[in-house]
Amino acid sequence: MRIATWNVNSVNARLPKLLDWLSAAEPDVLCLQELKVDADAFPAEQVAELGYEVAAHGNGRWNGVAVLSRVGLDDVRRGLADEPGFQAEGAMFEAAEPRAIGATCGGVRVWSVYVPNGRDVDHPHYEYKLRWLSALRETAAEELKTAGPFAVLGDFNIAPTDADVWDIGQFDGATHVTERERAALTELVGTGLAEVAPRPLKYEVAFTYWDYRALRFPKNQGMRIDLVYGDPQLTAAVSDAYVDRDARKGKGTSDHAPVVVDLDL
DNA sequence: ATGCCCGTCCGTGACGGA
Repeated sequence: MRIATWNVNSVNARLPKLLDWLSAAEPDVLCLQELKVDADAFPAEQVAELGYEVAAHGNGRWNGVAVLSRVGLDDVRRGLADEPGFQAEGAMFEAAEPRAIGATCGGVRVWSVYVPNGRDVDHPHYEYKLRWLSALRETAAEELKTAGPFAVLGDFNIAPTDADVWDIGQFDGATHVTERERAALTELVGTGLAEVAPRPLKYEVAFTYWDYRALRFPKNQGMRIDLVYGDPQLTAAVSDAYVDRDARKGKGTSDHAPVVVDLDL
């Protein structure tokens, strides 16, 4: 079985690239993030022609996650238990955001997640990011009580180590590399998960994101922030894992590349 | 060549992304 995760930065803007990639890579399960579309406006017919069912969780302009599967799609769960929302400046209330969706596909339980960015360590969005990661840990811990295999895949907006950004000197005081964010990843792992380490197809580190600006991709000035965590049953079945950086080449691409995991399942 | 930001919205700039 092949499972994968990809932040597509608008599923409609990326639809031709998405369909091409599905046809070429033939994942059995694909977790998507940053749909930027209402769930009922997801281009389900187009992916259905390639044999995929879809469960989407989205509400318009921002965020949005989905699971695509050609090996069954059951027990869909939209949102985390006690998931926090974000209270924008001047807003009266917290607003829930579509950032997590879980589904069982071909016997594998997957969660597609889009962790809040954090924006700046002094911004309320950073505390929201940490609260959101706590909720993710709680939901993972709850679901791990039942039998695996189990995986959480997505855009974590955290570089696990200093080596996971092109130049740590450029990230002084920035989000994505702070102790508290990394501690949240360690706590997630503490529920009984391990990271599936992807191999780079080129260069030393398997970056998954390169900013559109400043020739970041040709210069390989990237970040490894799209991550896959699995329970022991899943990680024991991993036969290969890599970042498909070719998907970042050329015009009309997402700024993220897919992470692909092959399983003997 | 992998090449100098992109996507969205009652939208013609502002915001978010990281």
